[in-house]
Amino acid sequence: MKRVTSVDVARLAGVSQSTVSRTFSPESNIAPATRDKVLAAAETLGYAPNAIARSLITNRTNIIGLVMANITNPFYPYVLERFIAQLQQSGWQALLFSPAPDQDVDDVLPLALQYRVDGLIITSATMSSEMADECARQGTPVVLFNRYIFGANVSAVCCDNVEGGRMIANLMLDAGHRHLAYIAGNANTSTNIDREKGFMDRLRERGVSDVVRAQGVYSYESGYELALQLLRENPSLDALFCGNDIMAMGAMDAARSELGISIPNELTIFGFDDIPSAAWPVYSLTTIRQPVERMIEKTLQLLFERIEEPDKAPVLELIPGELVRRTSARLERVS
Amino acid sequence: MKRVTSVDVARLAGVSQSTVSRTFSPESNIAPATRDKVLAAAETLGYAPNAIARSLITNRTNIIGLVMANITNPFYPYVLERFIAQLQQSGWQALLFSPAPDQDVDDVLPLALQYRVDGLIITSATMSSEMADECARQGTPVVLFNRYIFGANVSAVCCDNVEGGRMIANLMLDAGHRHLAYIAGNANTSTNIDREKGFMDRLRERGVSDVVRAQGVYSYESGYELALQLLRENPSLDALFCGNDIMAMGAMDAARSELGISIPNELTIFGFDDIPSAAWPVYSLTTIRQPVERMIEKTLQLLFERIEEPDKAPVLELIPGELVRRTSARLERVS
DNA sequence: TTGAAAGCGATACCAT
DNA sequence: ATGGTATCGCTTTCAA
Repeated sequence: MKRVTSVDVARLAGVSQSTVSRTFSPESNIAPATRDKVLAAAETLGYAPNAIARSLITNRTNIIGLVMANITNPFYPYVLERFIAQLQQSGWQALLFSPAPDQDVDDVLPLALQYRVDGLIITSATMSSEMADECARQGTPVVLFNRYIFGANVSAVCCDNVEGGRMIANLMLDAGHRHLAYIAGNANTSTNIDREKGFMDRLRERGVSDVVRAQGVYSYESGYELALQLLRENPSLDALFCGNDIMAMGAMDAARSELGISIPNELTIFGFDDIPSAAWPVYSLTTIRQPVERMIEKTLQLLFERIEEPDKAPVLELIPGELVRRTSARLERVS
Repeated sequence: MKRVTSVDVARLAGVSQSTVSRTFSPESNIAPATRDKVLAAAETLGYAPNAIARSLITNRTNIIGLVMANITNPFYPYVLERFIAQLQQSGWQALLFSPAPDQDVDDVLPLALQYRVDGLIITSATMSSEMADECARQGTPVVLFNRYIFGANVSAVCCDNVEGGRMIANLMLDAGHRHLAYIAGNANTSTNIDREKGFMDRLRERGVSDVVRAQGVYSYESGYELALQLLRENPSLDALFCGNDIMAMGAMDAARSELGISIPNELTIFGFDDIPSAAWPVYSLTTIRQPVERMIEKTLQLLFERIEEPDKAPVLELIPGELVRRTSARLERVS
């Protein structure tokens, strides 16, 4: 029941405690014979180095703090899984934080800092620039995933949501759609702001300014309700862009099963994200895929670089989304 | 850039380092005046106690290791979110592990133990009983969530999957269904084994033994494919139980959109779990709800009890599922 | 290559 | 109520 320490192993192996430590540090010089002796002793005692004690002296915990606010948004479980997998594979641990609905990222970060995480990844949420400065002061690099702050001390990796919105505007107009609508996700999120901005700006550039709009949140239910309402009030709508896939799925279900609208013949629907269920045959949703793998890879690269070199300047990395053509949108003009 | 320690605060406040420590320990006796003085100094320096150093001496990290293998199974994001929220609220941190597809839980546990987590929660995965013994030896309590091991040194909290399967068998027979099928989830999981056993045993008890069966995995695609195959080969099937909701949703889509089968008129479908999408109007899936909140509460209770009292005997807690009546299943006899 | 000893940043015990 | 000191389990000089 008493936990075995390097001193116990040293005693059994007949070496000094320093030598035990060296055995478990890949870098150190140690005679293979002594090493084996120590490993054998460690094995019989069931010894493994105490990572906490190690952290105290090395000033490195090998822990990355991961802050994720929207775990139940279907886009994020995969993101989370990939982050964890990549971190584990590179020998890092993940301390997971999820701010409660009434909490800010700023509320949970002090905890992460108390545990002396070596770096922080914050997904789909922002922090105050005061907090960013505090992290910088403590030498804890931060990378935002799918959010950014201008002029603050943090790097960020984002899908190019503006360009995604523009693509959809172009596709709709090119296909000859004329009565367009947008159902917005959570109003204060940069993903929604950027997608909407790209979409609306591009439409305006091409001379279209009367777009029906509804304000929702990123959920199936919200997409369902708002689509129902919008389509009832505007029977002539022929193309609908939803802030993300799960909203688009709700909108499709509302249109088809409540209103008997045929998709894409009578109504074109676009989503955003490319979550797994977007590919289900019943939805077959045309959408902009967020290149999750590349975004994660880039996030970790930026973070690791800044762990090695804390003064490296922050960077904003925009990664283009990719159109996934399925069948929920008519992309050709009807002749 | 140099990190501020209690010594710095002590110097600024004009007190001893011990006093600084006491200021941040709720239990200790300290004069309100000195406390305020220290807090002020800490504030100006931006000091917060180093949790790593504290852990080293208290022998408590306040970290719970959470092992979750199937984050992308739609049942789990909510479970994860609730666990994190509850842990945070009680002042704990969560170190998250997700074994890679080619990894066992046993492979990631040593890491968790090196970080001296105060307890371990393992969801939907088992561990060897050797590993269980190792945790016990180190005094690290373990609670399994939705799995159990007989005779090992671990507590477990499970939905009563056997009884859930029995309920569905009864409901099917009571409604007069005669041509029954089961589509199994991952073969080696205790959830599938128990659900299937309960279902099949009860059918046999009531004299039904010719049940069509297909072996799948817990995914939408698997449910879709297998339902398609089963229904093509057995056009007379009138009731189908799927190992979980996401499979049932795949099965519904296959039946309706590929085969034009009307649900529940021509085919009754049951799922298991009650994930959020089971309530979507287009599915309206009749299912057995896993009482997630109660299961999580119980899991944490057992864990915390054993952190306080490591020698407390392991316990297996079975929590009954609850029938959620929606419209994918005909539950009354046709007259 | 190995051992002795200092130190990481706290807590906790023992005096005062 | 406060301060001094040992201690937690390691890593890392420094000598030998």
